Amino acid sequence: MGRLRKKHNWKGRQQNTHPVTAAENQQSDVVVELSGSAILKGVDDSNVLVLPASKAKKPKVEYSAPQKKPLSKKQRKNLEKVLEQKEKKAHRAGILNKLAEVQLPESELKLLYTTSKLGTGDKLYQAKESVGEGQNDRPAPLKISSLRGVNSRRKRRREDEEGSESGEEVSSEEGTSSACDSSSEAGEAGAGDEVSDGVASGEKENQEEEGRVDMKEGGEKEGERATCGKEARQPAVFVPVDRSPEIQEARLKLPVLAEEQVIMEAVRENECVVLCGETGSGKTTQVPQFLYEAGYARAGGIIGVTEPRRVAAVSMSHRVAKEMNLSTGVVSYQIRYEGNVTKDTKIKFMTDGVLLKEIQKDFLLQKYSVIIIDEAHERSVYTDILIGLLSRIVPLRNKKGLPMKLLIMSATLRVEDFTENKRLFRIPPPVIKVEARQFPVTVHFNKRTPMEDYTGEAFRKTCKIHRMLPPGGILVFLTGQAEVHSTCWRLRKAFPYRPNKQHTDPEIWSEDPRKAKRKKTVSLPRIDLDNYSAQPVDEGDEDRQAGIDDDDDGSDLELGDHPEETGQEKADPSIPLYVLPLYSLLSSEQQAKVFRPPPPGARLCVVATNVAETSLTIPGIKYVVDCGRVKKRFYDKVTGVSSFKVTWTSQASANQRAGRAGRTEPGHCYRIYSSAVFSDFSPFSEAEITRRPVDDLVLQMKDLNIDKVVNFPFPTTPSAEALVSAEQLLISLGALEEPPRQGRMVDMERARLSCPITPLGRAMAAFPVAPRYAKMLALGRQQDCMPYVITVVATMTVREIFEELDRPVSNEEERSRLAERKAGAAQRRRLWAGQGQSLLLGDLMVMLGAVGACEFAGCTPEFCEKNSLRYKAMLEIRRLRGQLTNAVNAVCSDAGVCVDGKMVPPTETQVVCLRQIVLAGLGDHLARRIQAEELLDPKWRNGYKTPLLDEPVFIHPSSVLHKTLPDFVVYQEVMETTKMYMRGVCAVQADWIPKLLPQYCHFSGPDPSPAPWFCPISGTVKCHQQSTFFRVGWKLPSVEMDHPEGLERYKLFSKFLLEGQVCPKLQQHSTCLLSSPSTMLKTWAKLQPRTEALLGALVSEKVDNRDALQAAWTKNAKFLLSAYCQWIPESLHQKVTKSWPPV
DNA sequence: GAGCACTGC
Repeated sequence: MGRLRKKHNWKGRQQNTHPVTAAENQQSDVVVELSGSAILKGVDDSNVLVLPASKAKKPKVEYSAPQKKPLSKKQRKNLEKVLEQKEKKAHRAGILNKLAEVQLPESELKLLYTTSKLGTGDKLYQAKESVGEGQNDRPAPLKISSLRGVNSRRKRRREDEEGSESGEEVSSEEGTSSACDSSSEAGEAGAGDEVSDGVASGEKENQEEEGRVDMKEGGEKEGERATCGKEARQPAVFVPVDRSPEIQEARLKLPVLAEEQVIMEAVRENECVVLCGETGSGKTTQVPQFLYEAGYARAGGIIGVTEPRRVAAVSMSHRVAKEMNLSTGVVSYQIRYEGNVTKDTKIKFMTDGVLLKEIQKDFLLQKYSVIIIDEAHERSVYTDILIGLLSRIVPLRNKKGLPMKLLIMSATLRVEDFTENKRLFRIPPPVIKVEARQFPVTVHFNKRTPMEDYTGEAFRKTCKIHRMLPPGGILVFLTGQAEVHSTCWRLRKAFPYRPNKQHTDPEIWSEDPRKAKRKKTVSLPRIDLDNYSAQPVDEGDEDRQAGIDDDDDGSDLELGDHPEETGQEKADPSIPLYVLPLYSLLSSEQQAKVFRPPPPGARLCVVATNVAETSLTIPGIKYVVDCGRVKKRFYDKVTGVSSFKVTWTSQASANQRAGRAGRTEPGHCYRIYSSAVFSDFSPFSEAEITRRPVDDLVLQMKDLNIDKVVNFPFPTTPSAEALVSAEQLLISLGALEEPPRQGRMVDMERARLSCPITPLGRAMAAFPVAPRYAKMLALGRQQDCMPYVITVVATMTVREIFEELDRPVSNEEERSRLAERKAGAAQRRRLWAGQGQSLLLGDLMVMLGAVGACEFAGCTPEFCEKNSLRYKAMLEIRRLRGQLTNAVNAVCSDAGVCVDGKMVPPTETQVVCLRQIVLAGLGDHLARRIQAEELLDPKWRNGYKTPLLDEPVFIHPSSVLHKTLPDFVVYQEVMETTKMYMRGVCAVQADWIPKLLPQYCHFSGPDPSPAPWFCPISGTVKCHQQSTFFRVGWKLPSVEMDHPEGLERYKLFSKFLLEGQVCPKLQQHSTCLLSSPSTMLKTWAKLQPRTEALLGALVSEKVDNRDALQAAWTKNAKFLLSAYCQWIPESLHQKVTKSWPPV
């Protein structure tokens, strides 16, 4: 122990100054220098009293000005002047406050507030005063109105002085000055057009000297300000908020509060501001409040905040409402399926997708005065698109005299994609940095990096932590469900409460708490690892010596699958460990366990995937074990094949994981890889938009009339291939207009990437699902199929509706239980799939059956459990069905669909119809069974060929069609594991393909036999035609279809006309025709003038079907009469003329 | 004959 202790000491000295949070906080120097009193640094959460000073002393130059030098003489002078003024102001505020005491009694003041709808209560301004003292640039409490003018006047003077020095100041008045911009320019042009214009012009200007453009514009702005600055300058506003003293106190500890002044000034002076602050800075909860207090929600405008996750939107809205002492009708949220927004809502938290949908309805987002994009560093696709759109919307709004602000909030300092992207913001937005309040986390690296058995190493590290280190929860980061479960199992085995039984329920754990507690105090050393203050920087490779890593680096332990063989893992019930798995697909019930305190005496150990990195925060974690890897989905851009691979994580992500150890107290992070490996990690993870297909995004943008998606100001542009294939797919689905097939190559190329949206595309864009599924919804009305199509689409959209039953098991009992469940699940799938047509709908029928059965049983957790369905997935499907039903009814008002809880199974006809609709949506996902003669390799047995892949794909063994092996199938996706497997398979008939997917087929021309014929029902010329499927040239059966357009069709039509098939009234003359009608088709037909006369008349009016003929006669009753007369004897002319047209 | 991280409309 002594040795250990010494080593802890060593480590303490060596390591502790390397809290992860400090790694990127280089700006702390700046803070010191500006604050003028070095003592302030490091006095973080306990120095409430000094906060105002540091706040006031941070001038705007702190923005991402390219270089940061010590203050110049002039600047210092300015600073001193400002400080002096502030001091005076504070003094004056004090006096005024005293004056205030002799003003109206508070009870009366209260009344005044309420009448002016400005807030409530006395507590409020007392509280405000205590904060307000330092915030002297902000107007003092309401009652003293004289200060306002003073403030803004002084402020303006100062700005004018500074303006000449700082380049960024030049544009600073944009936001306010634009208010006096007359809206003369605000034409009626569609908003979307303006965007594409903006995009185009932005691009053009990019090629010019940018600096000059900016300067010039700045100059103009300056001029504008001179002329209309007076109106633009609104008096500063303060909307009071009545916070409870506890809230007020807690708030004061948040670092972001010290920056309120800086932030609000920046917001006032800029259209767009970037705010960087790590977790714990309080920006998400406080910044909306700053804006509210500054009056941004006064004039009916809403402060909108977007979050990348639903839980965050909901919980943040509740928290902010509570902090502000306002109802949820004022501080509200909106997520996909629900919300509590009212007409009184002032602050609205929502998921990013919700705002994107709102832009579709109102491009200018007129009800918002500010949009805050939170967690922009996560770079979710919607966040990226929103930033791109808002970079155009905000200037547009200001131009139209409807001022709007954009705040981008990010946890990391990687914001160059936003600030340095000239296409996005021509004038780089200012960047404000906020310190985070995090406890220090000491990072320990392994000396060696296990390449194979990292789960084993994670396990061993966890064991050591548990054996040797003081109390505190352990969080282990692994990559997937299977790893999580097997590691849980090994840990439980190593530290069981009862050696014979594995339990996870705290109730069982707490059976004998006294015993456990006693054991704990005995077995855990009383060393406080955080008790060292001198902490040199990274010496990662050596820290294995510093304590728990002392015995080895894990390389010589072959743990394999039999952990019980190694002495180290001998079950040790004396120190109980409360082990819990955590991953996204886990039931809510199981997930909730990690938030409850562990049973008394036991240490909490959560083995988690990436959910614990951002989505869920587990309380009480002191130790993090990081395997350094993530499982990521990969898409092949060309073939569309998905696969999951485990890769190294990024530095930012590893730091985020480490940060999870420092939420409640100082913590430790054990990285089971070397610091050298860490330094090889990429600094940040790639933006999601570069890693996935973008067809849905492209459709959304086209719906906003952004035709040239390549020119869209993406923070990070998706690859050209991804954009091309998205456009291609959308054209095939009929959502975009087909580009011209002739013309100059350059023009064609250009047109290919800027196809406008079709009416069908608009309808599809209204459905909040992937375009392929949206197409199915658009077709779903036939045969009363809509409720089924909606359900099928909903199930395909919700991931993983079946429970994963292949997890590792801990004992024989569990193994047999799981095997039983698996068998039961397989049986139910077959049952749900049914027979005949129903079975051919395949996996989609299974999903439909599962949802139907579940809903029929009332969608209870018990039913799901019994049938191995994921309850969460079933709830999501239910809600999605509701949403899609509403969307369908909205698009098509006479559809009249409703959600039927007790949905009866579809009829045979309906199933056929469903399969055809699915084929129409998944046309590019068609596969054909490999024929016997093509079977070159035995490995290809039972394989399928697809147009885009050279290799065969297979029907997954879990599919109900695994043994059926239909000739043609469509699939939801191809996933590569041990083989290329199709998921979500549905059988289709070969003869449907040319009919439903003509865009993918090459037609050979009408078959000679049977000869083309006239269809009396449709009134058109029909024929049989053969075709082949694109790229692969699969021969498709000859099918009946409309005769292809062209001269031949006119000839055939005239033949049928002469025969009396088109107009039965002409039949009576068919026996006395001067030539046979079939003359029309002869190669020598031209020798007879009457053929030419007839054909010429038809062609001139484009008449090759009955409807067109009717239309021509409506226009001109004598149409075709003379041409027809050439075919009959003169004796009949009069009679025919009399009864013309023969309808 | 089997292996899916995480999100949002």
